[in-house]
Amino acid sequence: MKIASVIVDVPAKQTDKTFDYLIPDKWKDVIMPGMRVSVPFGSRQIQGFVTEMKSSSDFKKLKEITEPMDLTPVLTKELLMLGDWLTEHALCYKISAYQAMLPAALKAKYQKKLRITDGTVIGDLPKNLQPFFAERDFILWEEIVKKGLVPEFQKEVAKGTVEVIYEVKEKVKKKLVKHIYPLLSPETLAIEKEKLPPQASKQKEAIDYFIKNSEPIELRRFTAELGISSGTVKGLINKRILGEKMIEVYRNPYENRTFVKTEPLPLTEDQKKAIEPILSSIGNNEHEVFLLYGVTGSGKTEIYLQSIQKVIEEGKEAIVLVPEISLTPQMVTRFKGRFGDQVAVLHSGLSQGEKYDEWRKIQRKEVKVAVGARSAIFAPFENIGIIIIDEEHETSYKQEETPRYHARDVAIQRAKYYGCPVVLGSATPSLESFARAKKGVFHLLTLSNRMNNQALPTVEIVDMREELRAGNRSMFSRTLLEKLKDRLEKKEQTVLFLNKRGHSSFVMCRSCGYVLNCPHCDISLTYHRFNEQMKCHYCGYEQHVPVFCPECQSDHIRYFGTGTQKVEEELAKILPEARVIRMDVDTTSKKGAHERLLADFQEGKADILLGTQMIAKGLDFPNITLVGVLSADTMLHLPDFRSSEKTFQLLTQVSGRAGRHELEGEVVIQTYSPEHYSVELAGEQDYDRFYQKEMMIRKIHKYPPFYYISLVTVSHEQLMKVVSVTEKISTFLQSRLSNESIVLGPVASPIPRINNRYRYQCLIKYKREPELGKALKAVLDRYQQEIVSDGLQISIDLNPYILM
DNA sequence: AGCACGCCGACT
DNA sequence: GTCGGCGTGCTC
Repeated sequence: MKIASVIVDVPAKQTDKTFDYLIPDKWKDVIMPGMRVSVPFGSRQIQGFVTEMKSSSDFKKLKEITEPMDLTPVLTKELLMLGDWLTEHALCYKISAYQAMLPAALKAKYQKKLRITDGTVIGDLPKNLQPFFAERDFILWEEIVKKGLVPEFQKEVAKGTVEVIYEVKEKVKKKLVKHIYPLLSPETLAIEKEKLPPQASKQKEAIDYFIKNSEPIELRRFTAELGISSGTVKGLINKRILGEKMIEVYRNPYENRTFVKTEPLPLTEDQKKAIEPILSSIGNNEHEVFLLYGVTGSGKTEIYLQSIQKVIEEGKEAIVLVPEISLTPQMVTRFKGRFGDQVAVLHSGLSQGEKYDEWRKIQRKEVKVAVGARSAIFAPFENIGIIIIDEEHETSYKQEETPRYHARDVAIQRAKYYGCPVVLGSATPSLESFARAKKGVFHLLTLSNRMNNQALPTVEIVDMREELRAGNRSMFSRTLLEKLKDRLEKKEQTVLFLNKRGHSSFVMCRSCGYVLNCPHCDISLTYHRFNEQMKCHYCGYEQHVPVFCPECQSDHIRYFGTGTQKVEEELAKILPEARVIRMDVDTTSKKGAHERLLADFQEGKADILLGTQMIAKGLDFPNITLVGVLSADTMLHLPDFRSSEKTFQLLTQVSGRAGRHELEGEVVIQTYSPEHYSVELAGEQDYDRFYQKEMMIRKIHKYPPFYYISLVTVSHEQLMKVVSVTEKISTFLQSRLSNESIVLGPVASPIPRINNRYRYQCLIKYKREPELGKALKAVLDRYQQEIVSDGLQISIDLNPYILM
């Protein structure tokens, strides 16, 4: 076994295979599959992943591995296999799959340098180049590019006086912190202490500490806790009583937080019934996918916690996925509170180094639970006992860049390997999952009551067209305003939710709420400012922006969009006494701002929390008794077949923020489409009827979950090129696929031009198409040359969530 | 992705 | 005649 197969860090078609390398004797017992290695590749030095060990190779003249980059493999055997699976299911390169599974800190950083060759002295170089090596041995390649000296240095390289060096470097270093520790035994320390002069009281205190504790301690913590200076410590180090050394520490993003330990809560009858199958699946090492369908406030989290408890008791590990946006302290607190130091948290708010450290805690099995957003699904545990996906309907579980994977699919794949359950939790499951549960593919568990049997909040839907007719042009309906005033008086809190997505991309009549739809697709037309046209992004239908509403002839045609700032200003006008906290991308961009604002609101420092998507979920404050949705339908008319589903989910989630504790909750939903089933049924909080209705529509229009969809997007600088290539691809796919499948296109992308590149797409709807993967690969092969040399781009998304 | 190798135009 | 443009093809 002196040969290693390596996947090199070059994301390209031609290099998407293993390359064999000899393992030098000195690394013979060190190098293992799953490790990163530094290898020579062509004239460069690059990073690679060892996938396999073998004793012979078909390739004759093998190069040697330069050095390993890890002490232990960063990819387990299972993750290496998962990489293969990911490659197939997301049509990506192996290297991209591996990199997606690891923290960004492990991605290689390359440096190209120039060095004087051994035996050459500075005097041998041309005069103008000499200063570069006067004070150092190396000069960075970029530096000579900047100075335009490349040709001159190339001559030197040819002469052999200077050589090019390629270095593979680590991106993030492990954090080392100075620690001090006793050099002597406690007894000897006591003797040394007596020898000190009486006025050296601080030194004596320091020694006292080490008589009691012999473990190394961080210098900074030591001086702070004992209230002594580093000078005092230095003195003891000079006397050879204490020693100092650098010890690796984890960056701790929750350093200044304490978590109150919580105990398992008694479960309700509902909860007991729901958790029982999960626990038995854990106990029997059975892979099963559970869909935990529980209304907002029904206590899903406690079920997660107690399932994890069981997993830990069995000596196994748990992965919990939560949507990025709800990784609020609330969620972290609940997990840390129950499992303390056994939890690693991975989310985008952490620095690269912090993420790396949390990841390493998992890798070293120092924790038992990984809580995080999408990418935490790749947590390098090796004995997984459960995978939980909270708010499983959230679209953020689908990665929108290569590798375009869905965390739910990865979870199921991993759980199959470990023979463990997957729990998908939601108050508003995705149609895909609910349909699977109904078919019996997933095991449906239902929590139909809120804990302590609190009532769901009462919901009132306000027709904003009526408001307009009544002469109210403000963005607050009379009902909402009245209730807002009422809460202010009662000193209860309100959450105002503004749905900002879908900014002015659709056109609506303010008098009757009519929205222009495509006659062929039942999907709203998108407004194109540059030519004043309304366009359908699915079939290509186009028409001019109407001057009068086709329905009621009114000329109140408006483009839609209202910002949080505008709402805040208006609030200040009509309710000047109200204290408002605004939460949107602007106010939460700073690190920790999100948590700060929420904490302020919780502490009652404001009456109204005004925000976008980010406040829709996870909020669980007892004093919130009113939730207002300013415009329920902004998302409804996006050119997306899931827009009804998303609207329903969002409205239901937001409504669930009200009255979760003793006080009863009320919800006001303002809309221009009160009769739309997703608004109406969200108001009634009737998921089941929504499901029925939406499934019917999906069936008619041949969308998921009745059909699978895949999207091919072609882009190029020249419009003609894009159209003709997309045309050919469409025709080709049509010919390769069964008659049951539908190929739509070529059609311009919803965003028809990005960065001066035209974009066209082709949408494939199919039920069963085992050859689709092959056909799509054939497409990529066919256009390979043009992709490499002509700047053509073809992106393929199997099961896209954003059709743009 | 880089980079080397290789084959045609404008310079000393 | 050479220097250098970037088109092609390879990297264990």
